[in-house]
Amino acid sequence: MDSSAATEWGSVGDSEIDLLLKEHENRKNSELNVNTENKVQIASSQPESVDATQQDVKLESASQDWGSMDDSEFISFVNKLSQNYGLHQPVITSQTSSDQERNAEEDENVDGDKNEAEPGDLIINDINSLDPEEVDPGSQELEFGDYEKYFRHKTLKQQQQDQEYVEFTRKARNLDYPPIFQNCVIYVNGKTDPDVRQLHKLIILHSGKFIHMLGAKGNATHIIAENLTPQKKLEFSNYKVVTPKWIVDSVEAKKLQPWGDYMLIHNDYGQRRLDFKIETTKEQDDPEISQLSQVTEPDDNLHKREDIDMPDHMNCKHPNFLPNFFANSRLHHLSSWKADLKSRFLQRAISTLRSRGHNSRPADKNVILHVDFDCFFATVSALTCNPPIDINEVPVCVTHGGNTSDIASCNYVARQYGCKNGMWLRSARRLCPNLVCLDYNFDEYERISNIFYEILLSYDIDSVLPVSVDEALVDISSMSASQHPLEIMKDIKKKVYNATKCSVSCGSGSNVLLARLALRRAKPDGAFHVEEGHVTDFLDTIKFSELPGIGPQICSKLENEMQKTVLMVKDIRKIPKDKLASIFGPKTGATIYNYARGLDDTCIDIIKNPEAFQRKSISIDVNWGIRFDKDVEVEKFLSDLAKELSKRLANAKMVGSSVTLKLATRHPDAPIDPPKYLGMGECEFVSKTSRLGHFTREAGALGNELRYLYRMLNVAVKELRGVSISMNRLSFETKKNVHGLDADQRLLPLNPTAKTFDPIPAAKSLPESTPERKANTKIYRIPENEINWEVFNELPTEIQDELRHELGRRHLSITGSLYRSPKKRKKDFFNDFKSPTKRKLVMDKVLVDSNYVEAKSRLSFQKIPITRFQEVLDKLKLWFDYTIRSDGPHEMDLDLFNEFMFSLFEIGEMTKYDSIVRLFEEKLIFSKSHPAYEEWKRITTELRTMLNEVKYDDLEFNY
DNA sequence: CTTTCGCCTCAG
DNA sequence: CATCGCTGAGGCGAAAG
Repeated sequence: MDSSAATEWGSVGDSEIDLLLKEHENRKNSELNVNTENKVQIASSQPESVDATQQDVKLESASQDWGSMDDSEFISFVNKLSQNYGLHQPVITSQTSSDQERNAEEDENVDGDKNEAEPGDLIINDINSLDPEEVDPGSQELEFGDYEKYFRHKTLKQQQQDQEYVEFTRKARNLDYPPIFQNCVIYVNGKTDPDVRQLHKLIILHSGKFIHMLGAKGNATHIIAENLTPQKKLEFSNYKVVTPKWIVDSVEAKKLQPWGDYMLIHNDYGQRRLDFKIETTKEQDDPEISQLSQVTEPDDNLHKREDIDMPDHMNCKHPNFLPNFFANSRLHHLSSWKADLKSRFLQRAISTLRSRGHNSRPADKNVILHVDFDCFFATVSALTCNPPIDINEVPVCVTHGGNTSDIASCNYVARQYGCKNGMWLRSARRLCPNLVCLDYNFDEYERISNIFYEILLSYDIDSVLPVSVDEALVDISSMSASQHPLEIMKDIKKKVYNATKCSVSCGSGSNVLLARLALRRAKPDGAFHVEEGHVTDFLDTIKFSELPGIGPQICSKLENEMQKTVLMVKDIRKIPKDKLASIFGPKTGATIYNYARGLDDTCIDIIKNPEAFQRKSISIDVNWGIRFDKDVEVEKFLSDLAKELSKRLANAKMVGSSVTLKLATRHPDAPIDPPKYLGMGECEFVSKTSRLGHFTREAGALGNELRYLYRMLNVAVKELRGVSISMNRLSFETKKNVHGLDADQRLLPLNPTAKTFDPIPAAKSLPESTPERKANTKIYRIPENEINWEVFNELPTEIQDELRHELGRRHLSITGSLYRSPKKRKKDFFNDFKSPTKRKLVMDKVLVDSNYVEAKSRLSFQKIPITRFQEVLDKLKLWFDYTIRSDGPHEMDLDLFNEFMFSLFEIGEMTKYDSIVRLFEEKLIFSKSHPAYEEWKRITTELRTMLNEVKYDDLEFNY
């Protein structure tokens, strides 16, 4: 799309007629909200229905709070604010033409996401018979939001304009256009060539139906796109997604071309290893469409075409990236196996505790056993080869296979050449040219592991603590009263080998430390017991770095401190306790001090302290394949992560009340492309945590919060190399803690005619939120804007912070910034933000200067500030319970409640809004027989509808 | 003073 | 071709309250 054509609705047809069409098109432009001039102050490019005077009045009254402004008001307000700070340029201006395409595309995406209407609303079959003013359906029923009405109206108007245009053009050109696209309902997504306006024109002139918004699935018959984000690819996987060429060729041939020749999404990707199929473009059941497809479907053609715009390699933009990544990541498998094992053994411990009471055993003489497979992955993979490989002869390793691919595990033959686990394949091949690479076989590892644990449990042991899929700590104190630990270990080794043909090594001692160290001595394929009297002798042979919990960092720190290159445990023993504590802190210091003496009081008995073995966090880390270009892509990715996190929480039957986002960005000195393929390289890390105020695991709410945190962290998109999210402050799901639902809620005697709700104190400064007002906010959202970062950066940081939040909330573009280097930005931003004194000062200034107060802190409900949200929920619960049993809520109460809900909406407290809606939804399920059921259902449905229309993300129930 | 938050470290 | 650098626990120091 070149910039001169950008201002024209279309330039496909004869040039002399274009002049004739110009007036008509200009009108279209303003209605389609297309900015025809660059460098125009946003505030002055208002769509017709908000006139200038009206807006000025609004601006004055709204200056106390921007939550209720529509976007143009907001932008004007911000610019005015910048003047107050002595800045003479606007903060937000219209964009330059070069940015227009990009923003237009982003806006398109946002539109498609957020503005989906109900199925059936968008497509009106007989355009001529419709008069939008009369047809506006159901408006009297919609007290809330009125989004339906708005969308219907908008769609009707657009269809009508299309019709007008077609008639006008046909008349003007005296031409007939073949009805090529009859029965086609077409949606154009993103940037295309020819651009959306030209395609629009071609489609409607040839009897097609063009839709501006993608409704529920099934509405559109075709989607035109050249580039799709991964998320869009998934969303559109049930549509016929074709390139614009399909339109152009069809028009040229005056005949509908087979869509299969132009399809954009192919399904021959991502199935290399596992069955992660991308859904193929499916046939739809609509009779109209199947009729159409009979003509247009040469199925044999589908697989011949090449991918047009799929990323030619797997990275985070690929629709199947996450499942694929997790399916192939060894570290992911290790972590999830460990979590599963831990919870399984915790459950087991709790139930055995119940069934047989606490078992007493000799506490004086402990024997701990540490069992571990020898090069587990390598051994198992070698055994499952066809024919099996003799790992005692052939050097093997398990790896994905590539120069910079990690070696997950290598056998002892390979280790003799110097190969090590974690080494890159390239280095290992240099050491051992004959190295044989084996594939991962995660299923088999799991199977062997199960056998292993079954064997361990078949012994009369005191407790088992899983360390890993192939490794466990076992308390054999009772058994070793009658049997020497070495005999027990030999027996275990034999049993495991017979069952799996894999060798395990065993180490034992009087505590976990000694057992671990003994195991190291036993490897490979051996058993070693540290006798009571030989602890010090044994320890003297151990290096400091070999102690468990002592990694490279701690080791080198102490080496520097002691001016020695290799530290032995006996060297450590000479260091006084407080010196260690001063170097490493009290805890770590004490641990090291004790370890040097062979002391370790780590308890592996789950029963003794089940709390300690409960999960305290659930997280997802992706630090491979992260390469983004746009914030939108990151936000999509965060949504996907939120869904995955939600799934994992559900799996663990847990909910959480605190989310953390951690981002890794390329270190300024590190190369753009790190040595490892799609790796993260050297990175800087930032993280931010958000308290949710209530327990949840709802994917949409988590997604919102994560996107907010993402904006707060304010990193440069292209520098992102890793994304981690984590849910903390976990609790098991119960009816009570999830949404404040309590089935045994007693009915309290309230007077239904009394005002249930006090006026919200903030109500005066929060201008009224009428449905029209909300609709306006939606309609006149102005996509083309750009932040002038020079000016922006001059604003007080507190204002900057709020602005970022607000811009994000409004889905206004904050990309394309003239960003400063991550390091500098981070420093400025956080230093200012973190300092309490400075923050206070800024806030005072703001209060004086602009009368801006943080809406969040002001909002209360029945005099309960929303910060005490649980109490608000309790209050609402009472209100619901009482009124549903009588005549329903009092009108005045409902007004006040609606106002409160709008306020939540306006300050972006979507999580809380959602919690309230769901509280009602869940209560409704048990209230079918109550008199006011229907009324409450209607109220709840409207609340939910409004939420869905704004659709920050899918807020579907995820349980 | 205690609690919370961000960040680091380790293991497999 | 590449490649799948996860994840939970615990500790420390600074800041928040």
